[in-house]
Amino acid sequence: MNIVFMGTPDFAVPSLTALAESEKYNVRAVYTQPDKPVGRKRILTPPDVKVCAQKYGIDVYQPSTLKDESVVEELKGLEPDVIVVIAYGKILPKTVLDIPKFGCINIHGSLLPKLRGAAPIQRSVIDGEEETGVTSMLMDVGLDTGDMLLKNSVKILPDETAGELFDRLAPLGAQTLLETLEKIENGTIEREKQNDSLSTYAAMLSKEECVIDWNLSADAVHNKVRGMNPWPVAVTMFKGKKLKIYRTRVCNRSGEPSKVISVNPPVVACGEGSVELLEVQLEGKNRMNAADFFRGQRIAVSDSFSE
RNA sequence: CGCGGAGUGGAGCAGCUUGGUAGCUCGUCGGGCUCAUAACCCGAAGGUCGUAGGUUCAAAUCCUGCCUCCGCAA
Repeated sequence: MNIVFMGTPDFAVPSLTALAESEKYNVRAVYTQPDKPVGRKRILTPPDVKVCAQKYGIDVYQPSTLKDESVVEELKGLEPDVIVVIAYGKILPKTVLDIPKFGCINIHGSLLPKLRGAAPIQRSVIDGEEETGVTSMLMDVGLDTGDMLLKNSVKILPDETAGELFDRLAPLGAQTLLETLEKIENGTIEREKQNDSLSTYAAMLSKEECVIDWNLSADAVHNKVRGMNPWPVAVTMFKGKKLKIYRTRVCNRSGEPSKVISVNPPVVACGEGSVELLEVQLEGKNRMNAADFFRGQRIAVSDSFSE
């Protein structure tokens, strides 16, 4: 079975690895985003999927758009039976969707039709969901609106971060992909239309959203902190500087929102309940234990994290 | 040359402006108190102040180069 793989970040790597190591599938090519300058030094960095593809000696294509006729022709020339798309980061035009015999299969990080869009995993955590999963679907021109094929669900743990959930869903995505391809090949796959009225949208995370509103409940604050970890990370203000908050734990003591109600352990009051700070990072400083941060900054009870 | 912060015993910080004895909160080790403790009391160990030069009678502190870490922006 000829496969063309399209994906970009680490989330797609386990799936590509699974295909590359399988005897049954011939990965003709990998499409991924162009290398991008990363970090302060603007070092040109290849996407994780590219690194993985090169390890297996698979040809890598990095077109800036799939709309060019030459790109479409090139794809046709690879004669894919199926195109597998995982977090590629580009819209596939109809001309591309129509190329493979079995269509384009997408692995999405939610239980569709819930959380269509760019950040389903983070949103599931921020929303305080207790369950999520991955869905394979047959892509159409809409945004994650294609017919569903297979689903696998997982429980979201109470203190799990989006990053940790990512790490569990990525292999599950690979497994779901293999199951889906298997069923496509032997003709036992079943399609299920999405119920649009039940759909929700998982918008990309924005900078403004990172700021913690201490008037919200402890649960809401905690969910935001873990949903924003490892990126873009929830923040609050401390003495005019930005303080990133990586990890928290819900406590039931309460007090005036945004104020410190305990120094050891470090606990900040929310609108309802409070959260213990576990790991933080002040602007210009390294990441550290919240207890160390409190000690070094000489933070006292009733100090505030609002400005 | 994008803007900015920071490197001080094991951890987090102060000291630097105005050079002159290495400080604070913890941790560690020993001892004490206690039914007990992450609590309290007493004592101890542990630092060529990122690095290389320079200025000076004298540099953590002033000047210059370099290395490393981090926030913003992309």
